[in-house]
Amino acid sequence: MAEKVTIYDISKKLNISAATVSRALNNNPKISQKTRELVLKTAAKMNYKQNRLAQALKSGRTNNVGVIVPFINRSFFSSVIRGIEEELSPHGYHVIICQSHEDVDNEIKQIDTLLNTQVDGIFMSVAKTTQDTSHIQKALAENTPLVFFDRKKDVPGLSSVIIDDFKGGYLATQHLIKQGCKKIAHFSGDLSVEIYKNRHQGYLKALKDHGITPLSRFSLQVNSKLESGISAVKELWEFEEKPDAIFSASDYAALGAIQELRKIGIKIPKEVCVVGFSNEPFTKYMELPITSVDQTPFEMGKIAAQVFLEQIESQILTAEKKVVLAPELYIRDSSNRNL
Amino acid sequence: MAEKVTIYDISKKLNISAATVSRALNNNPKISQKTRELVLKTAAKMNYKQNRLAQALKSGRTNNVGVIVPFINRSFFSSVIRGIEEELSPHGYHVIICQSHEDVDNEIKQIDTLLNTQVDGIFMSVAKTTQDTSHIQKALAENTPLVFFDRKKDVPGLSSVIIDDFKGGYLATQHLIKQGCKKIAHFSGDLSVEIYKNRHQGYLKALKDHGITPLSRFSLQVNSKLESGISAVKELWEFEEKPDAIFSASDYAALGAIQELRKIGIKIPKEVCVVGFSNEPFTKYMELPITSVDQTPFEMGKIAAQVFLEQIESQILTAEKKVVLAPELYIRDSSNRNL
DNA sequence: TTGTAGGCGTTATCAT
DNA sequence: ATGATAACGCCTACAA
Repeated sequence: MAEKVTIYDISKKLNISAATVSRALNNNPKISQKTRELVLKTAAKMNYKQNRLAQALKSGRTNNVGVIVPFINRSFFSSVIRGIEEELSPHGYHVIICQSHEDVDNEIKQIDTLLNTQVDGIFMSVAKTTQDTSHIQKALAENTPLVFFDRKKDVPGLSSVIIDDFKGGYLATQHLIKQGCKKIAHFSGDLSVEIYKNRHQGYLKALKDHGITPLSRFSLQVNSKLESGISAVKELWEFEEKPDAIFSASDYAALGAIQELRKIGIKIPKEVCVVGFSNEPFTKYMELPITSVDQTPFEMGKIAAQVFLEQIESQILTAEKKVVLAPELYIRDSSNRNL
Repeated sequence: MAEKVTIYDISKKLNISAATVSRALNNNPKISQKTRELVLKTAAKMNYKQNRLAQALKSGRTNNVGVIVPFINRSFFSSVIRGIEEELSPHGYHVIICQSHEDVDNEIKQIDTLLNTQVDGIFMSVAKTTQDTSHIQKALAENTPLVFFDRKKDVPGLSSVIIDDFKGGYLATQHLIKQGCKKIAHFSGDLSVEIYKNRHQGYLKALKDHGITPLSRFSLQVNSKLESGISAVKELWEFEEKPDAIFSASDYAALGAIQELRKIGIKIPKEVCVVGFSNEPFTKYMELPITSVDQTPFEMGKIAAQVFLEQIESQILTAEKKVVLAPELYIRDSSNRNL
């Protein structure tokens, strides 16, 4: 059982003061080369390790950051977290993960405990239902930098890294138009959520730019579930005029749509093209791989981390920086008629 | 900018000593009911928050635990982490995540920095190449409980939560035999890794128990990649005598196998049955859903956390507990001939 | 029941 | 260049 060795142990052994030891350890210029080397050598020999807790108490900096996501085991979020971890770890930070379970109350608690444990920064993707931002402003009030990713709120002084969802919606729809589709349906998420609204707007704009008048009946609200895509297709196919393409804001709903379409004997992509959103891992593994819009989660995490580091280093914790990443369309068989 | 309020601020305001305040806050019995209530009320009014850092420095307990996994964005690992987080969070713990990138050197560093930041416990799934365990024993030496999950090492005094990989291999193979398969091939992982060795043993035992003599040519070592499954099938199909089933220790290799089999016109499951391992999300989404062995990662995380909590509460940090969970076979179309 | 004092390990300020 | 001392905020013997 290794007894903890402190700077006092070193100072005693060397008959110098603890302050000197501390200086040697911290590259303080006010110390002779000789003493420094001696201290460093004996510290190593005694297997001395700085006590990060004492350091943190003294300095107020813990070298920990917190990440709050709805659920950590969603492919998108875990990839963002990986990006954050890999960018921050070389700088000596540890990443604490928290889940909101898509619930504002949890979000509030998580922010509270994170601030209480004195994290040096917080990264978060807000819950879908979050409206009020007072809990988020607490971070600002305590001078803890907070960076949003993907799902943000507009809070003055806070930075965000998101993708251009409008562009994602535009790209997907434009691609479908290029495949010759003219009657393009859209499965949107909850339109009160910014990202879904933007995807929808992008869809509408692409139609408009190509002289296609959107049919309001063709915009259906679904949740991110396979079943939701199935029932949406059923609903659409009740009418005489059927779509020749579906752009779904969710890969799961897109998959459900594909299953249902095949079930009723419709050829994909010949009769109907389908495009999803998020580039979930499964989309590329299907026998009929699904075209999807990639949100570059890994990049997003890395960049969010960089924004944080810049703020820390520049000391300007309230430097509101808005990064918008370009989404990437992965064209696969479900919408590719040029095979 | 909220100034931090300490127990001294409260003590001054109330004209009592900081010690009394501390006692009131900590439910110390040696204090009058009246004082306690007064303190509690003013603390709340002044918006007092305990400084966890000071507390940690004093007590040596941080209420942080570390989790080391190869990669955090693998479905299996992120689900285990979710289990750990959800079990520990109600007990006031925060979860720090670290990645080893399947590299022992990183593992060593991660353990070092985790111990250095004084985590109260460590959870880990070792890298595939890890042989030497001296870095792991450090945790033991510093009295920090360490719990393995899924990929363990046998270190006296350390606990582990794993699934019964032998049984998983047995179940999968037995299922294939029940489907009428007699020439069952196995795609194994690196057999020097315990979990893969056990799955292989389970496969062999099931064959033996049903009077089938294993063909050594039918055991191929693959890595967990789609391409690996493709080439394994190519290799198998070069011979005159073809298998009528494949049990793959990896879902990805199973998927590759399926793709290749279909390509050469083989009907699944009629001519060849395929079973994978891990129950990756994509397996159930395929047009031909893939039978797979589920490792119950979420449960695994929760139980690992419980093992940790027991050790902490019982003060017996070296209570070597070995939990073995039962794997679950999810039978799907890729191996189900009774449709 | 309450107060005093010391210490957890470090760093920063002020002397020397 | 080095040493003494205080302080970060809390907890806990020990004393009163």
